[in-house]
Amino acid sequence: MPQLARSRRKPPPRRQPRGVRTREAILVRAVNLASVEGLEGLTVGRLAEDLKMSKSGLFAHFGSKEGLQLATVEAARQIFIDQITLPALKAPKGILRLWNLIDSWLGHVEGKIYAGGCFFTAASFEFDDRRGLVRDRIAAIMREWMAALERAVWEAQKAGHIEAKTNSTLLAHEVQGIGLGAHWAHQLLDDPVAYSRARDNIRERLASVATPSSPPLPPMNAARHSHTAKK
Amino acid sequence: MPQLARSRRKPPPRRQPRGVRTREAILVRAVNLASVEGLEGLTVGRLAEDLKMSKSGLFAHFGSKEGLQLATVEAARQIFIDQITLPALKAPKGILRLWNLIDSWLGHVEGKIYAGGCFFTAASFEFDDRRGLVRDRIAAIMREWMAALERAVWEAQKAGHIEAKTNSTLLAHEVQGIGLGAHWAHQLLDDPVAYSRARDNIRERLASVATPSSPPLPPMNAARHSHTAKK
DNA sequence: ACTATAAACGAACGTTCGTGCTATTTTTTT
DNA sequence: AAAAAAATAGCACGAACGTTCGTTTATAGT
Repeated sequence: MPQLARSRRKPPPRRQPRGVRTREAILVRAVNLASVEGLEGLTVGRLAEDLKMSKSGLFAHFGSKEGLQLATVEAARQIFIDQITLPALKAPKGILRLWNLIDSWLGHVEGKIYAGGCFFTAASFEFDDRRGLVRDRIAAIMREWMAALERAVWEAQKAGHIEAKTNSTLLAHEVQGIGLGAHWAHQLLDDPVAYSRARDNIRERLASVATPSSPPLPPMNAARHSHTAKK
Repeated sequence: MPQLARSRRKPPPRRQPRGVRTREAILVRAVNLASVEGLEGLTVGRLAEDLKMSKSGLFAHFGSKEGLQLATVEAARQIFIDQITLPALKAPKGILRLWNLIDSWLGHVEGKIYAGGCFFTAASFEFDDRRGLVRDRIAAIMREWMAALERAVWEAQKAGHIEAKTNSTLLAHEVQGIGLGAHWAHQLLDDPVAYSRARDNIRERLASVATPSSPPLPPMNAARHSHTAKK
C-alpha cells in the first residue's frame, strides 16, 4: 500500500480550521497589546478595532473578558517557554544553563519582543494584589519560572560548578531580583545600561560562588551595551 | 507689647480651610486605593463613593483625572519620604544608613501601610511604558530614590565602611533589585519569607563588601520572620 | 450541490467612565 | 448680620466598557 505509506510520511496538509487561525491571530495581538496597556487595559473594542473585526465576533471566541485574559496569559506563557526556557535548556546542566536562563530572559525583555517590556513582569505587578483565576494563573506560571531557576542552581551545585554550601533558593531569588531591577531601570528610568549592568552583576555574583572546576561564563557581549535611549 | 509677643510664640491655631482638609482626605484615600487598583483603576466615581462625596465635588479639586493622579503621586511621595527616607537618614552616614534605607523600605512594604504593597512599585510597572506627566513624575521620584541609595553607598565608602573598589552604582541597583524581587515574591507568589530572605541576602552582600572597620549590621530580627500567609 | 455547522457581523443593552455646566450650601471676610 | 468667596451637590453629556441577541456569511461533510 504505497499510497497509505506516502500519506503517513506526509500527513494531510489540511490547514487548521478558520476559528483556530483567527483565535491565534487575536492572541498574538492581545499579548502585545497587554504588555503595553496591561491585561485590564486590554479591551475588547480596542482589540477588535486593531484586527478589523467586530467586537462581538472577537468576543465569541472567549465568552468573557476573563476568558480573553486567561487565553492571553496562556499564549504569553507559550511564547515565554518557546523563546526563553527551552532555548536555555539546550545548554548542559550546570552553571552555563543557569546563566543561559537568566541571560535569555534579559535578552527577551531587552530585545523588545513585546512593545512594553516583559509580559509577565507587567502582569505580575498588575495582578499581584487582586484575586481570581487570572491572578492565580499568572502566579502559577511565575512559580514555574522560579522553580526552573532554583532547579538550575541546584543542578549547577550537583555538577560541582557552584559551591554546595550556597543557598540555592536565595541565589535564585537574588538573580531574579537583579533581573527585575534591570527591567525597572530600563523601562521606567530609561537607563540605557540597565541590562548590561545586570549581566555584569549576575556574572560577578555567580563567579563568587563558583568552584574552581566551574567552566567560565561567557564574556561580556559588547554588542549588548546599547546606548540607544528609549524614545 | 505682650499680646503681640504672645501671639508670636503661639501662632493662630486656626485650622486649615475646609478645602485643603477634604483635599487631603481625598488624597489619603486615593493613595491607598491606587496602590491596589492602580493609578488608572483609580476612578473618580469610586473614590467619591468611598468618601461619600459627589463625583463633581471631588472632581473640582483636581480639574482632571490626570490632575488627580499627579496629586496622588505627590501625596504618596510625601508619605514615602516621611516614612522611609527621613527616618533612615537619622542614622549616621555610612553602612548603617545604607542598611536603614533599604530596611525601612522593606519594612514599609511588608507592614502593609498600603493595602496593595508599595505604591511606587505598582505605579512604576503600571506606567513604565506610557508617556505623559504622570509617568515622568513617577520616574523622577524613583530617580530621587535611586540617587539616595547610590549616595548612601558612596558615603559608606567615604566613611571607610565599604571597600573603595566597589562599584557603587552597581551595588545600589543590586540592592534595589533584591528589594523588588522580595516585593514580587511576597505579593504575587505569597512567599511568606520573601522579606526576611531579602534582608538576609542584602546583609550578606553588604558584609561581603564591608571593610574590617565597618560597624556590624543589625542582626536578623526574628519577629520579622512572619509565616502568616496572605489571605 | 445541498445541508449542517461554525464563525463573524451589526445593533443594542445597561453601566461606568471622565468631564462639563448650574445651583445650592457652607465657610470666611467684612 | 450681610456680603463675598469657596466648596460641594445635582444633573447631563458623549464615549467606551463588557455583554447579549438575532442574523448573515463562510466553511465542511455527505
